[in-house]
Amino acid sequence: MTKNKFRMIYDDLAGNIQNGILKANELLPSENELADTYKASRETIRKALKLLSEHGYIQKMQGKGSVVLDVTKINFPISGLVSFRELADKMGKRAKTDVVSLEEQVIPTDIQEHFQTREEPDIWKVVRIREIDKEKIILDKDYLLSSLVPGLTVDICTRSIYAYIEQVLGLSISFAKKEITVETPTEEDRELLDLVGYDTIVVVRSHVYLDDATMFQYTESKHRPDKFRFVDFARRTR
Amino acid sequence: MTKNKFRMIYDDLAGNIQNGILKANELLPSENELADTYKASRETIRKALKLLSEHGYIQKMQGKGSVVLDVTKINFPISGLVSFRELADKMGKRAKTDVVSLEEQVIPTDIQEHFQTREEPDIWKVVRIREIDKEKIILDKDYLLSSLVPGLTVDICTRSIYAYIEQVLGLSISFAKKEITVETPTEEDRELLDLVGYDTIVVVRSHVYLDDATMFQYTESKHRPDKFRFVDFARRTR
DNA sequence: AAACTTGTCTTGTATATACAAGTTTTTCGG
DNA sequence: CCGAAAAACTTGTATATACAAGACAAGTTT
Repeated sequence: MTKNKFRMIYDDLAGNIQNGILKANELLPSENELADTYKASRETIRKALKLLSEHGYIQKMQGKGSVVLDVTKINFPISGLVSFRELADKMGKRAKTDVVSLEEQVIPTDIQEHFQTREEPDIWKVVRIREIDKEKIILDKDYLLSSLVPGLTVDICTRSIYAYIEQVLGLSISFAKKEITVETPTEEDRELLDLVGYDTIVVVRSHVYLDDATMFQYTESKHRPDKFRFVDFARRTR
Repeated sequence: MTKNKFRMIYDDLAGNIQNGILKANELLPSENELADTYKASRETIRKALKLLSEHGYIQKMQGKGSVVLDVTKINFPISGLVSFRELADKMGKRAKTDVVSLEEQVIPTDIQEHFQTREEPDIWKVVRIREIDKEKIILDKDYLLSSLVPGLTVDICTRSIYAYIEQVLGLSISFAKKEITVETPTEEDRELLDLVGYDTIVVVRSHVYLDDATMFQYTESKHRPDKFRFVDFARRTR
């Protein structure tokens, strides 16, 4: 249960849009009406609507109202910040994670650059293969600060590292910077993935931060090109 | 000149972060102090800080303050909604646009699907090649509703269609849904681009909308894989 | 020395009010 | 009946106030 009022209103409206109670191209009730029905102030309603707008659920128009957007088509926010487990659950695919290796070590110099520190902290190096429908699609290499993420096990890495970090360790993951490029696969990539003759591979490099702005994770995620799909909703910020 | 107060405060602070007056890992002045110095209410300051936070300039921490993030490294928001011209200008590369064809026609059925309409409106079909440093890197196919975007010329398409739409026609582009995939290039792709032997190509499909939520443009943008780079900043929205 | 309390700083949420600005509907004069 | 003006909506911006909640330092007690 979320205890934030505007968040609960957001969840309710978003749910109603998702399941079709509020249909595309319809106008929402006015902010004042919503304030009445939810017994909240207009500002609180506006916070909820702002979230809906940012997530592509509605379009606000001054003087007119808020129109519901067609969310059925595109909406699988591969964008944003979600773990493989969360994604796989949502999509209902038969997904499987295989931990190739898990070791604690002093940070390699090439990885150290990404953490932008002159120290040489211990890190976990986790190598995992993601299978979807029995095919080895994704090769993930994660580097996590041991000091912040203690006690990693193969079991945790098989399930979800994010769930462990948030629910067991009580840390809160806050934001990430991602870069998507296309590169030539290495010998290792060819060995570990079912590459079926492609000469390119999609590489997603992520720097992930906690809510106190400390970077705790660097990840290289290599995707088989034919299975890669990235969806984005972007507003023009003038 | 933007006349919005919170926007001006945002611009000022963002500028100070960009040019190093506010350094990474420093704390901003508290919201109340900022309210004093900018002669604004705390809520207005908070609006500005929210924007900064969303764009990856700062991290807010309850009870502590807002810390400046390191924006020097990653920040080239290829993400978001910008035109090729705006991008090229910002990066200072020697960029060139070549208009292969520009014709007004009845919408083809395969394109009609993307507009999700049963009517058969007239559209502009624009095919353009983007050169960077003398190499043909990107092949753009744009489909624009003639009714909303009248009077297209080769000259306009060479410069910037977005500038024409916004500054001449006075429309305001609002948001876009994008999808990035990797596919096999067609014969046409090979002819028009300098593909140097790659057997894959990055395809960015975009649906672009005006501020009244009408979709006015569909675009297929094909990128040479070695020159493709997509950078994203994402916050975890729990 | 360790644990707890308190005061004061910070940001987060919720509310109320006023007016600006854009859209739609109604009204009223010709 | 038509059309322009007025009224009645809508959202957008700015301000003020109150209290909740987290961080932190300085005491105070154990």
